[in-house]
Amino acid sequence: MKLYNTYENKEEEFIPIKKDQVTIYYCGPTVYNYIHIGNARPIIFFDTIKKYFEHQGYKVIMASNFTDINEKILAESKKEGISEKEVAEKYIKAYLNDVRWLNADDSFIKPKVSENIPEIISFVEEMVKNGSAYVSGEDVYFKVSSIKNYGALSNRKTDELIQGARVEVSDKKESGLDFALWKEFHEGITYSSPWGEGRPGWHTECCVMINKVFGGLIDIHGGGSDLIFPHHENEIAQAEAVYKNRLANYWVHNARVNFEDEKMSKSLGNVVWVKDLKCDPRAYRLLVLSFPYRNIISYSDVLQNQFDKEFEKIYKAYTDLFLYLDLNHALDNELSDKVSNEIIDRFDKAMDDDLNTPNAISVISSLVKDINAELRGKKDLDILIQAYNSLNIMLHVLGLDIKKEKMSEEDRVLYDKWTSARKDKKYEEADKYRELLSKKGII
RNA sequence: GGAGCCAUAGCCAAGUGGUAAGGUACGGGACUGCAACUCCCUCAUCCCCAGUUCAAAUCUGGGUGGCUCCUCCA
Repeated sequence: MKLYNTYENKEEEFIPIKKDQVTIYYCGPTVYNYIHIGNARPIIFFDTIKKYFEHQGYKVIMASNFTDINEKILAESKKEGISEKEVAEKYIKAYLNDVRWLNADDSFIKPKVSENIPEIISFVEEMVKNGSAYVSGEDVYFKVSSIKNYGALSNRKTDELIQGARVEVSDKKESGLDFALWKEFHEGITYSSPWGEGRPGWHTECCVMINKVFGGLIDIHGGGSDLIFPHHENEIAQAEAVYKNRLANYWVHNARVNFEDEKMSKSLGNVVWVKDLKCDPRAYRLLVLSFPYRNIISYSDVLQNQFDKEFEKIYKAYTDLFLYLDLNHALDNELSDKVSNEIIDRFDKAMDDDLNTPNAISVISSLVKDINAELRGKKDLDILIQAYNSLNIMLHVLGLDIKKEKMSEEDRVLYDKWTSARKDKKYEEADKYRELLSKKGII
C-alpha cells in the first residue's frame, strides 16, 4: 500500500513497525464548541483508514485526543456560565455523538490533557534539563535553535520564518520561533508546577499522550493539514529533543473543507455544523470520500444534493438485492459468504493507491449497475450473492454500511398480498400494500 | 511580504507521456397499471502562451485565475 508521507513529501510504501499491527494517532478537537463539517473530515478519513487496514487483516490501535484544558474553554465557560470541566464534558459528549452519527467507530483511545498533567510536567522538565527548553519568568519555552531539522515537516527554513512579520513577538522568548511548553496562568483550572501556577502549552500534549498510549514511535500520525505548522512541526521538535525520534513514521494530513470556495469561519457566518446536517450521514461520508483526501472540498448544498442522490442509488440497489436474496432464502445457508475476488481486488487496488477513495467508489458504482441489470435480467443467484457480500465489504470499509432485516413471516404475507393484488389488477389495494412495505424499508 | 496546493463537460471529479473513468443534471429511447426505480444511447480534447517528444490533460518555462498555510482554525 502506498501512502503519502508529508514528512518526505512523497508517496511511500507503507511498512508497519509490527508486522500485523498498525498504530494511528490523530489530533482531536479542543472541546469548546460543536464541530463543523470540516472537523468531520479527519474523523471520516481516519475511520476509513482504520477500517481499510482491518480489512487487510491488520490489528489497528487508534487514539485521538481531547484538548480539554485551553483558554477558549475558559472563555466559553464564562459565556455559558458553567465550569470549564462542564464545558469540556458537554462538547466531548457532543463530539462523540457526531462521531457515531457519522458511522465512525468510536472505540479509539481518548486521552485528555487534564488526565496527563504529571506526565506533561515531567516531559517539560526533561527538556529543561537537556537544554532544549529554557525557563523565562514562570513560563517555559522550547528552544527551536536546539533542534537541527526544525522545519523538516512543513518545509520551512528557520531564517525565513524569523523574517516573516507574523511570528508572535514576546519579551519572554529568546527567539520568535520558540513556543510555550508551560505558561503562567492564574485563572480557572490551573496546575502547580516547578515553575509556578500555570497550564501546559498546546504542542506538548500530543507527544506525551502518544508516548503514554503507544510507548514510543507509532506508524501514522494524522490530522488536518492546517496542523502541519506549527503544531506538528513543534511536536516533532519536542519528540526529537526527548525521545530522539520523530513520533511517527508516516505523517498523514487531510485537506480542509471549504464552504463554497471559502474557509468556514464564524466571522464569515458560513459554518455548517455537523449536528445541523439534514442529509443521511452516509451521504455526507460519500461526498467526503469522493474526493482524494488531500484535495480541498468546496462544500455546497448543490454538491450535497448530488451525493444524496448517489447514495440513494446505492441504497436502492442494495434494498432490491437484499429483498431478492431474502425472498429466495439465499441469506440462510452457510455458503452465502462468497465474494467476488475480482471486484474486491479492484477496490483494494484503488485503496492501496494512497487511499484513492474516488476510484474505490467507482468500483461500487459499477457493481451497483451490474446488480441492477442482473436483478432485471438473468437473476443468477450465485452472482447476486457474491455481489451482495462484496458490496457489504466495500460499504463497510468506507463506513457506508447499509443494514437490512430479513423479512418476518408477516412481512412475507404482506409482500405476497402486494404481488397478488397487482397480478389481479387490484391497484388501489396494491398501492396500500406497497406503501406499507416501503415504510418498513422492505422495498 | 514568504511558502505551498489547485485549474479536466452545466455541476462534482478520476487520470501523472500513448490519444479523456465514474457520479450528478439535461436530451433521446426501452421497461411500466400509475409513480418511483432501472437499463441503453447522446453530451469535453483537458485555463492561456511557448517549449521538449514520434506522441502531453499528463514533462519544462512563462502567464492568468482560485484556494490554503505562515495567527493555539482539524
